Amino acid sequence: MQDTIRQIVTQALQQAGIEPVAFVIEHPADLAHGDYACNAALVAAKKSGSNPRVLAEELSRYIETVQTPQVASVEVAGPGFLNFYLSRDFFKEKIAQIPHMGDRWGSNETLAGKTYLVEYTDPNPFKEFHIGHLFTNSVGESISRLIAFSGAHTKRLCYQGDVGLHVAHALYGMQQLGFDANSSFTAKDLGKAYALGASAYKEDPQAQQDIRALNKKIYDRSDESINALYDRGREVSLDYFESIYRMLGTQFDAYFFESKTGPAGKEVVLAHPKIFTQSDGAWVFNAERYGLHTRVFINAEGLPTYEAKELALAKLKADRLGDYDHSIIVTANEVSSYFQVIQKAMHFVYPDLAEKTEHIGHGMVRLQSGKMSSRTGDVIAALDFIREIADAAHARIAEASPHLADDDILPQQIALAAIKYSTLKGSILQDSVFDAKQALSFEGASGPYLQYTHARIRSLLEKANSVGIVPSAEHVPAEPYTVEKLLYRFPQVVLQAMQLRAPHKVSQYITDLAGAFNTFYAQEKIANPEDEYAPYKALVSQAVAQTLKNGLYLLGIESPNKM
RNA sequence: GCCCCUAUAGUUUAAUGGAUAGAACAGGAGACUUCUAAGCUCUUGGUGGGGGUUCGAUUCCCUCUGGGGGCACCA
Repeated sequence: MQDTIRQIVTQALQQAGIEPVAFVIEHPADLAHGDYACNAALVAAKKSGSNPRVLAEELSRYIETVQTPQVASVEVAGPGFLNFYLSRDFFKEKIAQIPHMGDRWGSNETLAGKTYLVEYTDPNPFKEFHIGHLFTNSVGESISRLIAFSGAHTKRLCYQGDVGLHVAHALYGMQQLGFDANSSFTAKDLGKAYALGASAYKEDPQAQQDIRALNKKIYDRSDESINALYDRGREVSLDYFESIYRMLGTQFDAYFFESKTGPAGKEVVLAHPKIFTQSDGAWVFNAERYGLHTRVFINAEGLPTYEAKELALAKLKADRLGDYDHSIIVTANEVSSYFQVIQKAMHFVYPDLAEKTEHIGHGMVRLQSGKMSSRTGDVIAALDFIREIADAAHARIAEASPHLADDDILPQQIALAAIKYSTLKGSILQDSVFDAKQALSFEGASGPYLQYTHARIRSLLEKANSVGIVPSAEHVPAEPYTVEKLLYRFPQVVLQAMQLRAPHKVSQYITDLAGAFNTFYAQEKIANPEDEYAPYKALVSQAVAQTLKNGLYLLGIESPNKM
C-alpha cells in the first residue's frame, strides 16, 4: 500500500516538473490526519525555496486524477502535508484477511534466510537472579521474537559466569555458613553466601587473601573438596535459573560458560602481541587512540578478564553455531563503554565477527533508594518479585472473577504480563525506576489491561457464536470503524519495532488498539442477531483479538482466553 | 577531574526537524446498569535555565544546572 502511494506521489512530482526528492510516507499519529501522510511537498519546497502549501496543492491536483481502488481521497493539510484516505473496500479486505493469517498475522520476510543470534539474560551462577536479569530477559526475548517474526532463523543464547571472583566470594561464604557438598542448600542460600563473601572481601584483609586463593583453586581445580562444593553449587544455581527461564517463556538454544571462554580468551590475546600490549604485568588493549578507554584483557596474575572472555565468546559462538549473519548481545548499559573497547579489539582480531556484532545496552533498573547491588545483597530476587505480583493478581481474580480463582497458572500469567509490559512500554534505552505500586496496578496502560481486552473479545465471540452470528465481511457499514483504521497498520509497526530494536512500538500500538476497541465495545452491541452488521462487527473483533494476541506474543506475554 | 548517556504534566512516559507535544496513573466530573467495570466518556495540568541554526526545534549545535553510568588488573 505504501508503495502504491509512493508511486502516485513520484508520478505527481514528475508531472509537476520537480526533481525527485527523498520523501517519507507514514501513518499519521492522529487518525484525523488520514491513513497515510506524505511530506513530499515540504521536502521539495525546502529544496527549491518555494511555498510548501502551494506545491502541495499542485501535487494534489495531479494525484486526484489517478484512480486506484485503495485510495479514496487526498487532501492538503497543515504546512503542506498530503493526507491520503483509504477506501472502505481496502479496510474490509484487510480485516477479512487477519483471522486467516492467525498467529502469522503481522509477520514479514525481511530477514528470511538469515541467521540471527541473540544473547541475553546472562545471570551469574552462585548469585541471585534479580529483577535486573528480568529486565534484560524481557528485552532480549522480545527482540528475539521480533527478529524471528521477520523471518530470520533465530538462536537464543545465554552466557553464564561460572568462574571468577564472584564465585570465590560465594564459595567462601558457603564455607563460613558451614555448607559442604553434601548439605542441602538452595539458590537463596548461595545468594546469602555471596553477599557474605563479598563484604568479607571488602572489609577483612585475611578474607581477601583466602578468597583470592580460593579463586585460583577454582580455576585450576586442584582441591577435591572445593571442586565438589563448586560443582554442587553450580548445579543448584543452574537448575534454579532453568526453572526461571521456563516460567518466563524463554527457551535458549545454546549456553556458554565463562569456564570455557576463559582459556580461549587468554589464548587469543597472547596470539596477538601487536594488538595487545603489556603494561604493569597485564595485557591491555590501548583504546585511547580511538577515543575509548584502555582496558585489561589479561591481569597480572595471568588470568583472563571479562574483556578477553568476551572476545573468545564471539569466536566460540561462530564455532559452535556455524555461520551466522548477525549477532546481538543484550545487556544493561553499565557495560556499554567496555563493549566499545571489546568491539574495537575484535575489529583487529576477528574483523568479520566484529562486523556482525551488535551490542544493545538497555537502561538500568533502579530502586527508589538508588542502585541495586548484589554485592551487598541489596537486590530484589526475580522470583520473590513475580510471586508478590502474582499474589496480588490472585486476589484480584478472586474478587473480580471468582469462578477462575482456582486457576493456578492465571495469576502468574497476569503477573508476568504486568512486569514485561512495564519493562517494554517505553524505550528500552532509558533507565527505569522500579515502582512497586505501579507494578501492582493492573489498570490503564498495562499488560493485564491488554490481556483483559483480549479475553473479553474471546468471550464475546463465544457469545456471538452461540446466537448464530458467523463473522463475515458481507455487510459492512459505510464508514470504517476506528479500530479498522488501526488494525491494518500492525505489520508496519512490527517491522519498524524490529528495525529500531524498539519493542515499545508494539506495546504502544496494541495499547492504542485495545483502547479503540474498548470504545467500540462500549458503543456497539456486537452479539446482536438482529443487527445486519453483527457478522462484520464480530469479524472486526476477531481481528482485534488476533492482533492483540500476536502483539502480546512479541512482548513475551501470554494471552489467556479467560480472566 | 575526564569520557559517555540523560532531563517532557504531581508520577511513569510517547513524539525519522513538521500538523493543536500524544498517552497512562493520580486529581475532578459523568454515563450505562445491555455481550466480562481489570471497561467507557468528559476534564485540570507539561518540553530544566540561557543562547544559536531553521520557514518551522522536545528533536540539531553551544553553554549552565540537575540525574545516571564508566574511568585498567571484578563481572
